[in-house]
Amino acid sequence: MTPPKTTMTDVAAAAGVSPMTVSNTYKYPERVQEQTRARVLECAAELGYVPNIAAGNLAAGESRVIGGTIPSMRNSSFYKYVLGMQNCANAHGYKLVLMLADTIEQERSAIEALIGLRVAGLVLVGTEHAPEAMTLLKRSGIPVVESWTPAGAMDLGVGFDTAAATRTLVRLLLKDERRQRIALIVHEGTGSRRFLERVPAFRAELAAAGRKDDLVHFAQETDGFGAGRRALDALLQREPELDAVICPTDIVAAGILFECSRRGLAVPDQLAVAGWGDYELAQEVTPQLTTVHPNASEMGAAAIDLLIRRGQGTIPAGYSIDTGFEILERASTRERAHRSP
Amino acid sequence: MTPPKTTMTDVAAAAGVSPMTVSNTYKYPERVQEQTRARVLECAAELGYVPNIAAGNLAAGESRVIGGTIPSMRNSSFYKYVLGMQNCANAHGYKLVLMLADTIEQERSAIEALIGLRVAGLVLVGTEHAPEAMTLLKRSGIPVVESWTPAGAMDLGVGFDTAAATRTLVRLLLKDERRQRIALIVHEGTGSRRFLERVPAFRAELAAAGRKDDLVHFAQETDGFGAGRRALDALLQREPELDAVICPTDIVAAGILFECSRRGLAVPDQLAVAGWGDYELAQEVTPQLTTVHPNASEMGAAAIDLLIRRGQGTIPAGYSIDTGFEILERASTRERAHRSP
DNA sequence: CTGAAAGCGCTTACAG
DNA sequence: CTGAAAGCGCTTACAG
Repeated sequence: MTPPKTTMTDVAAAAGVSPMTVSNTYKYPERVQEQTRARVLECAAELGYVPNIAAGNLAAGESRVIGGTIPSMRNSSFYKYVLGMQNCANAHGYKLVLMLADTIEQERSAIEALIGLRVAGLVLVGTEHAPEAMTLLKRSGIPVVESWTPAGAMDLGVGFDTAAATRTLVRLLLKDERRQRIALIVHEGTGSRRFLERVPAFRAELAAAGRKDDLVHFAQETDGFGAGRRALDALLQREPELDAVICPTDIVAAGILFECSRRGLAVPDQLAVAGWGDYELAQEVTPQLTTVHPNASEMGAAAIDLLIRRGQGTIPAGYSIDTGFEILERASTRERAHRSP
Repeated sequence: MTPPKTTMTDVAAAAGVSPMTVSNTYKYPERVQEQTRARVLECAAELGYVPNIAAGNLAAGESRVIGGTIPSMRNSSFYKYVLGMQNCANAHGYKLVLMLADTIEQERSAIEALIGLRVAGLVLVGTEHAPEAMTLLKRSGIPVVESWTPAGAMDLGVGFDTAAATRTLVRLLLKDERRQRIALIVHEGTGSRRFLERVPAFRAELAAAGRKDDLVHFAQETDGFGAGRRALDALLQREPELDAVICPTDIVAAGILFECSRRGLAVPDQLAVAGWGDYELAQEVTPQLTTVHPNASEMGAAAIDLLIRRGQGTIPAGYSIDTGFEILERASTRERAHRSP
């Protein structure tokens, strides 16, 4: 049943050299004679030999595999981020293995598995983790970078200033004198810490402008169009005069857009809607969504870069990178073209 | 710089037992005395010990890690599938590690890395792979299941009958006498084999009904709203009388819906639009999309299940499972409620 | 119930 | 440029 896994010794025998030479052929090609190398490679190909990375890591005491956790694949929010990670990792000769972590507990389990695999480093999303996971992480000494979070990383960090993005969004809305009652929707509950950071920024900016800052809606749901629908409903009940809303994601914003069209609420005339994340969807809905572009690809690349340099000792713990953001102003929050007569 | 990784020997020393006993504590708890076990676990926790899975696999000659490749995270199409895989894997004491494979070459690289990691099995999407990857796969003897494909798997397979789904969709459209010019959109190019399977089924069903079957559009783009927009454009130029279209994904279908609303084309009155994949988006757009529900979660679970049972020798190579599909008929293809007067 | 011995597939120094 | 020796952290039989 168990198939004959070709080993380095098999290749060595076939090529008439010692295992060492086979090893060198892969790791230090320059150390072995052109001819010998060619013969080894040929035999390896013929036997379908794939070096046992795990065994190699064990012997060498190092690894070229980086582990990452993704909170969810429910939408495309992490698509470019993961691509950025993978491209950067590959460019440096590393492999990226991913584990899904839809809940804090799943993340703990993923972290444990990845540590068990002795990856070279770990990229996590956010700063909210199971306490046992934090302990393990610290004890293991494995470099870890936390992404999508502007501050508070345990080791390395990469992200953008979500508070600043929130403030910019509020100011953008305040430029339009029609926006008197502005709401903020965030998620609440485990795993939503990185959303909650937006709340104080939202309140501060409104307070600074002398506006009421009481319209914060804490959604129980993590994401989804339905969350938008229900949040809008709840907000309108609290405040029928609601005229602007900042959403936790573009999906939620799109859900609100869809619901507005069902209710006959005009966007942006009666209600301005801002999204978050610059999903592909954002420029496809009507009206197109104003949103926060997170430079996700750069963030992913920066995370891997940090990790690798940290592994080389080039970078101290506590280091973090701000990959910035951009506010994309589109029709869903557009000011009136011509002022009222 | 390199942190002190706690090893089994360290734990053994701390607990005053031999490494063997520590090993047994984890793998065969019943073999070690309650008291001893407790002490070992305590010391392990205190030292932040995480067993080196890689070393364990090497020694035991087996692995509890399953590898999977995902063609893309660009949209949510694989969300439930991956969840299904992960849940099933965890339920059986296995871990699932994922690698992104946006292209055939990336998939080859991922497969090589996963084989290098000596995973217990591999789950791939589709039957289209780099030839070198196929060779490696066969040589390695690692069980592999190919998913999202009804047939043609190299080892194990899981999927549903896409040809049958296509035919059902065509028949559904043909029930409505307004649908005279029906089009099919598919992707073309590397990695799109599983889309192309729909073409002959589409043609056959139309031919059987005595209809013209000339409206197949081969999109160069893999996915995305824009692909829908452009495909619609191209199709309308070829056939101004176009009155129904079957899309490769719900995203493409939504793109067409959005474009229709821009052009003032009424759906479903002037154009029926069918999607594929039952994404969350499908029931959020207006009108709601008729689509193919792929039982993705079941498919993912079945894939893992097959793999594990195959590893146990319970299942022969060549075995495959049909996880079925369901056609969800919604407003985007709805027949007229009351026939014309 | 507990442990000393050998080995998984590879790599690191170190000789030739 | 090539190779014999020791060891990475664990597990498998096998004794006690």
